[in-house]
Amino acid sequence: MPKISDSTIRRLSMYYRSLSEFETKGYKTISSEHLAKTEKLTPAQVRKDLSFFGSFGTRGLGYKTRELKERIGKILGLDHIWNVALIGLGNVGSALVSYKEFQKQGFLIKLLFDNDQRKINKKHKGILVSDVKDLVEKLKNNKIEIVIIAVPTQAAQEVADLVVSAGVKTILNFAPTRIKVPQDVVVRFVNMAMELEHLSFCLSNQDFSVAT
Amino acid sequence: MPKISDSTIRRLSMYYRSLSEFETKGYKTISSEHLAKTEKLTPAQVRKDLSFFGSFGTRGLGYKTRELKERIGKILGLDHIWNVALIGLGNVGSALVSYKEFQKQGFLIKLLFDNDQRKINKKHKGILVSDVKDLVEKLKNNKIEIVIIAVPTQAAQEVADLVVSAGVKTILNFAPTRIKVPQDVVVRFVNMAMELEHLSFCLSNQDFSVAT
DNA sequence: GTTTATTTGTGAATAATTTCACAATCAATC
DNA sequence: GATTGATTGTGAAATTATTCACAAATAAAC
Ligand SMILES: NC(=O)c1ccc[n+]([C@@H]2O[C@H](COP(=O)([O-])OP(=O)(O)OC[C@H]3O[C@@H](n4cnc5c(N)ncnc54)[C@H](O)[C@@H]3O)[C@@H](O)[C@H]2O)c1
Ligand SMILES: NC(=O)c1ccc[n+]([C@@H]2O[C@H](COP(=O)([O-])OP(=O)(O)OC[C@H]3O[C@@H](n4cnc5c(N)ncnc54)[C@H](O)[C@@H]3O)[C@@H](O)[C@H]2O)c1
Repeated sequence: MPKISDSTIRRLSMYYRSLSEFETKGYKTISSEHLAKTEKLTPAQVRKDLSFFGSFGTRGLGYKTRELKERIGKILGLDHIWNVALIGLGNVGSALVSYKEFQKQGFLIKLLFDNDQRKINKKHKGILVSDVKDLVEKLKNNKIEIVIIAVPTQAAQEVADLVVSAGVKTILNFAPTRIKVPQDVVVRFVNMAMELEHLSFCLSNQDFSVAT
Repeated sequence: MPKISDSTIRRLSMYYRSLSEFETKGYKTISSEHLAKTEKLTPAQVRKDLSFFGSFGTRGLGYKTRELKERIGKILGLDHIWNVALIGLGNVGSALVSYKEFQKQGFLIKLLFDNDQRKINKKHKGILVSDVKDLVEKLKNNKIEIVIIAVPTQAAQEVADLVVSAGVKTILNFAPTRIKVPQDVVVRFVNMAMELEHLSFCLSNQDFSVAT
């Protein structure tokens, strides 16, 4: 079985987003060249990425926009509803709960957890906030598949341990620390400081030609 | 002049964060092996990354924790204060302004902009919110070097165009769209949907062995 | 229905990145 | 101050990712 690289998965997300835009704009078909240009890639890259999963195009014509979008959506698992829980209803957590787009994409935030008594048992955007001490039980009972961790850095590892013990296999971590998990658990992280540091690197090292 | 890859810059950020932790824990020195293990890399990778910028270690001993941290900090431009402006004081924008860590790292949010009259001319966390129509002028006058865009997707490009016209060379974009900028402007983006999609890909394609 | 113009899908070639492997170097020990 | 043990720094090798280049396939034109 082929190994799909991180970069390819990342690009599939980009194609998906571009295709959504093209669909909205009324493009019925799109070529690898056109798709490549909007994402600053080469047409060969686009075709190679897609070729790992099958052949979706028509020679001489390109790809049918809607169809390719749906195919990629399927590859990315966006043809599902995923049950998501969010832990840590602070600044970041609240922003995420308010964000409607995730739900539209099939990421359904079903459970919220915090350890602050002032937040527990109150509703937040229509969802009851649970005590983090009931975490494992509720993750299991609600068949949660993805957990978003948005607690302070020091609490991230202990929370992650609970999440893992509940059998959850995928975690999105906003705390700027690498959490340790077993091999079969996938952790992705969003690290905004890292992106800012990338920018300050570029500002500080204009003599190095930085790849973009 | 050597070209430094995105991956190397990303890892430098990771090393920096690890080194800060090791410093706090009281480690005076650290080997490439130890540093590699905490970030799930190889020692050779760590040494190669550093070698682009000089030789900072002592053979037989390793690296002095504090010294290496400061060296990497310097490479990343964290020995500066950077003047930052944030546009779009919604859910994401507010979370970012509240976050003290950025300032500690030298990213100083000096200006806030919005186009909502209810937010303009009010203070938010001690910073006056300006009207986005004064954007270009104020970015110039305050020598802003980094702009964070946290406006709705449809507004991202027009805002970016203003930012570019003010001469700002680095942008951190939270809107899930690729904004077009001249060659000499660096845009990094934080795309949370992309990370969620990566997770749902992993859940949907456990037959592909995904690189982590 | 034949020709022409496109554009895909993919093996081969190239480029980039990572890992290997080891000489060079230094700290610590005796 | 020689010896031992550890760890760096770095060319070379191996691996991985990207791009090239072209046959195959199809739509559109005539
Ligand atoms: N705010 C930002 O812009 C920003 C930027 C980058 C990274 N981050 C990171 O994101 C994470 C969240 O940041 P934030 O600004 O929302 O913090 P916050 O303090 O506003 O919110 C954290 C929330 O987690 C809850 N919490 C604390 N310990 C808990 C536990 N053990 N179990 C359950 N809930 C717990 C708190 O009650 C609070 O509601 C942090 O790790 C932070 O470093 C935030
Ligand atoms: N909230 C999230 O969790 C989340 C997650 C992923 C991505 N995003 C993206 O981040 C961006 C911000 O999201 P949000 O949830 O904070 O949105 P929001 O609607 O809460 O905030 C947007 C802010 O931008 C202001 N604004 C609108 N047009 C403007 C303009 N032309 N100039 C200046 N200000 C303007 C609005 O007044 C508002 O204050 C969006 O692009 C969104 O897609 C948000």
